[in-house]
Amino acid sequence: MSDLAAALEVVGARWALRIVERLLDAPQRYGDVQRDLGVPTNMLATWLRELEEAGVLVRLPLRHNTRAYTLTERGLALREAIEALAKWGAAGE
Amino acid sequence: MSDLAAALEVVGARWALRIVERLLDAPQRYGDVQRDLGVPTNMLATWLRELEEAGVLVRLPLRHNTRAYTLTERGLALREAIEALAKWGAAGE
DNA sequence: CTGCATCCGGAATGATACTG
DNA sequence: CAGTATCATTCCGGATGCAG
Repeated sequence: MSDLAAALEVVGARWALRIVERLLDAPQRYGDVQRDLGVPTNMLATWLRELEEAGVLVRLPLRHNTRAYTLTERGLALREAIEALAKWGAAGE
Repeated sequence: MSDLAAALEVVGARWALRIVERLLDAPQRYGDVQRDLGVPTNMLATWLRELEEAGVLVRLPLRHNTRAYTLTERGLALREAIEALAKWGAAGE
């Protein structure tokens, strides 16, 4: 399998890159991501789990039954790809 | 909509980026892409059309009822994003 | 023989109600 | 707040057919 295909296996689904982008600058809670992104709650739960298993992010417990989703080094390494894609999208207007 | 979401609207489907990657270095014919990529024939037809409408590639008629699919400037501008993603995928082994 | 279109089952995604 | 359960919808992929 090509390197590109390997990457898309992990972050190629509809919401994966958008979730990661949302976490690039700071950890976020579940509800923050859901509201800001407009992602269906079951899809968010599904992909947060997938991305955690892929080592892209980790779930840090806060107080009061809340968690902070934080990118790992591997997740932060997606910044270049995300910014390149966003730049391409911006040029398409 | 964010720039990233705009980009993913065009190249976020399962095969879009792989097709573009295959065309980065040289134009390819339909059958070449299909065999090398292992993409189902109906999906290839669908996404070649979508990508053509999005201005990412053009279809140049060759002789003998074949066509050469060639990236436009806009399509070639995806190289940075594709290489960044491939690099990330390669680092994940 | 290459480049598709169509049909159809299964997988992915989405809306929404409900729970710890 | 942070999810799960359920069901509808939409997308994807393999088989097949057919035209240039």
